[in-house]
Amino acid sequence: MATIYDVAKHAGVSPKTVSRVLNKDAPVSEQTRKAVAAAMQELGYVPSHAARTMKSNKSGLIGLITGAISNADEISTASGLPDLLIVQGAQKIIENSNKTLLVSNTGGRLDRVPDLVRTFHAHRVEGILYFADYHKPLNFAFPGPSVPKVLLNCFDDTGTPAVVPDDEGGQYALTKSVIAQGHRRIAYLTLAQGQKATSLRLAGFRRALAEGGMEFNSNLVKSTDLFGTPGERQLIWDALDKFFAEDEPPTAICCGNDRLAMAVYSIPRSRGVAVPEQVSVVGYDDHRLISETLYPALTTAELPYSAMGARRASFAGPHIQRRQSANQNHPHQRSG
Amino acid sequence: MATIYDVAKHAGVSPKTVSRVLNKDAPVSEQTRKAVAAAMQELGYVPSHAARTMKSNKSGLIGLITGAISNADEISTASGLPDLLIVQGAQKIIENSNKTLLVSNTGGRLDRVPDLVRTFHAHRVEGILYFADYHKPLNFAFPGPSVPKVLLNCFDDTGTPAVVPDDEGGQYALTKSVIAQGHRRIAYLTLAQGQKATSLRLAGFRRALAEGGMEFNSNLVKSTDLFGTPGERQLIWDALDKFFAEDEPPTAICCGNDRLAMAVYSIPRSRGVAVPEQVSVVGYDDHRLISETLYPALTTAELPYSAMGARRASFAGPHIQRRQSANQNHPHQRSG
DNA sequence: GTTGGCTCTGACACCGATGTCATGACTTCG
DNA sequence: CGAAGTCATGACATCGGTGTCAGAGCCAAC
Repeated sequence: MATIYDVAKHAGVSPKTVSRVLNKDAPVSEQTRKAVAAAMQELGYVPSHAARTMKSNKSGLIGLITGAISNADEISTASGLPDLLIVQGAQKIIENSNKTLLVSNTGGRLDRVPDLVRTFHAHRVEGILYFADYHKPLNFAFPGPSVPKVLLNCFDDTGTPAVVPDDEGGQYALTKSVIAQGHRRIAYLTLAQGQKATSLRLAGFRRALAEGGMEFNSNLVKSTDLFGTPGERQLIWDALDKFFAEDEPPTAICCGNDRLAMAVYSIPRSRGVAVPEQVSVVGYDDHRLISETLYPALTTAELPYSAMGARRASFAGPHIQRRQSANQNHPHQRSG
Repeated sequence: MATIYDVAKHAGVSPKTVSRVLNKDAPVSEQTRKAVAAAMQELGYVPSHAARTMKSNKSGLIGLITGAISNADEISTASGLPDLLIVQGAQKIIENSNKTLLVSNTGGRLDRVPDLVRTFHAHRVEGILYFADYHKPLNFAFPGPSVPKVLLNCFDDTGTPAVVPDDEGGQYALTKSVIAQGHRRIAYLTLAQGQKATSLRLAGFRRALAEGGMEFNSNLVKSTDLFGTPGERQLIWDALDKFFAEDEPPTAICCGNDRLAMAVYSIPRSRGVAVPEQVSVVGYDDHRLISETLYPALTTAELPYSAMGARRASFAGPHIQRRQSANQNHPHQRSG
């Protein structure tokens, strides 16, 4: 790799003058500038970021840690978070501020975090983004010197800036839209108990019901999320059997996530219930919801690089998105 | 940030001795070592990678460029590649060799690549991974000094190491399995014409048919992939109408990707054809296929950091994976 | 006794940029 | 004409590590 000295010698000037041409931070005669530019071109010179970092103590790097990229040794994470959107969202911010993204993942092992953080500090990152695999409180502190941090999909109790999805609001809006379509008996298969998102979404569900003047029926709510493990299917079948055994069976089934919706989708028919004619299956599009709640928020989060350039002009709020797989048509009251 | 000089002063030794403790590259008395370790601990010292890079000209960074992470200004890329798996796969390799991953994306604009590469070179990356958004030939050269490169999902004609999915083999195996389930009339909705993957997969399709002693019927093959744009749905309807108008209509419909399969899924019923009783819909799981063809290959690709540690012991080959959404049950010949 | 070898340590230069300060050439103005 | 100011440039130190070399202290062997 050519250095600034090579360029200087080639152009017949001092290294400092080359530096001035590079940074345009002092007057350089047009003639000299051209000679230097030509030399840089010819030698394929690219300034060393490492050397700059040493002088300025600014690395131009932002670290992203996520446990969501890969879980343990599993390659496929069908149920995983939309990591794509994470990297993508982070990327969007980063590139506008002329930073580069450094990526590490915990591989699902939280105990690796300190090491990853240390590596980041070795690279003198200017900020750290930490993305949790699901919405939850954070119960550990980051080691090492203090750099600006932003928590994504999680939060702590020390006031670290955090961006979290609006689970309550999302489920509220989703449920409202189901009600608006005429449904009056709505069942809900929640996420696993103990998760932050579960209680928040349930709260949103109840708020929407209450606002619609409908009574909350705990018989129509069941937690069936076993993260795709074998027992889950049976749990869902049992739950649906109970639902349909009600005097007034549900005309819509809300699901905690799209995977559950997929799993549910084919079951009613085997019970003699047509989807979507007799019952609608409603998913919860984590991808879209998270991306749309997180992404614009991210761009306005108080990150240290304020020369952030253009901000998104508008924030449309969490969309209610129904996927083809989790179709939801006009309801028909069951006749039998 | 504490420096090696701070640590040295704090421990009452020379910076060089601290360096020796860090790198264990020369004998240090136990007493000194302890004193230095204590000082490092107390000051929260993390060695500067930048300074090391300057001396050694080794940055410990690998650059990953992908156009797949985000396309243009669109956030959501429903039809996008499994970027997650890309970053994940790259990550897996990288972390075993003690490197850190630097990520950039073209945002769908190839003309940005030179700039991204320049940035990577500024960081003195030791290797570059380039992931194309779909399987295709590469028609540009990377600027700047020569570092080891690996092309992913694309290839060039200059012998650059490249890892590409086995489209022909994947479709072949998939089609074989469809045939094994008893299907004799198989339609195929291909990907967009002009794409490398389209012709390769079609070739695999034909090979499987030929091997099964079945005739290739061009009336049962149609390209309907418009990347999810509005006209696509109509195209699919028209194609299916033609298929079902055949004397012997198909009992299975293979689709170029899962998005097409999803789009197709609900249509036959509106034509009075039951899915999956009368016709099966078969997707093509890009995610799994790409991850499983690419990932192990990646780990054995001739990357420069040979101290790569454990290799995957076995490579199961591309699995045929049927998703719940693209169900495929036992075929029944249509009676009408 | 002194020579040689071994262990442990430090002084110094260097990697490739940039900040500080100095300097020479030229212009401007009293 | 000489003092002061501007412009263009270079010498040198510095950032935080590591490679090279030198040297001090200690022990064993001739």
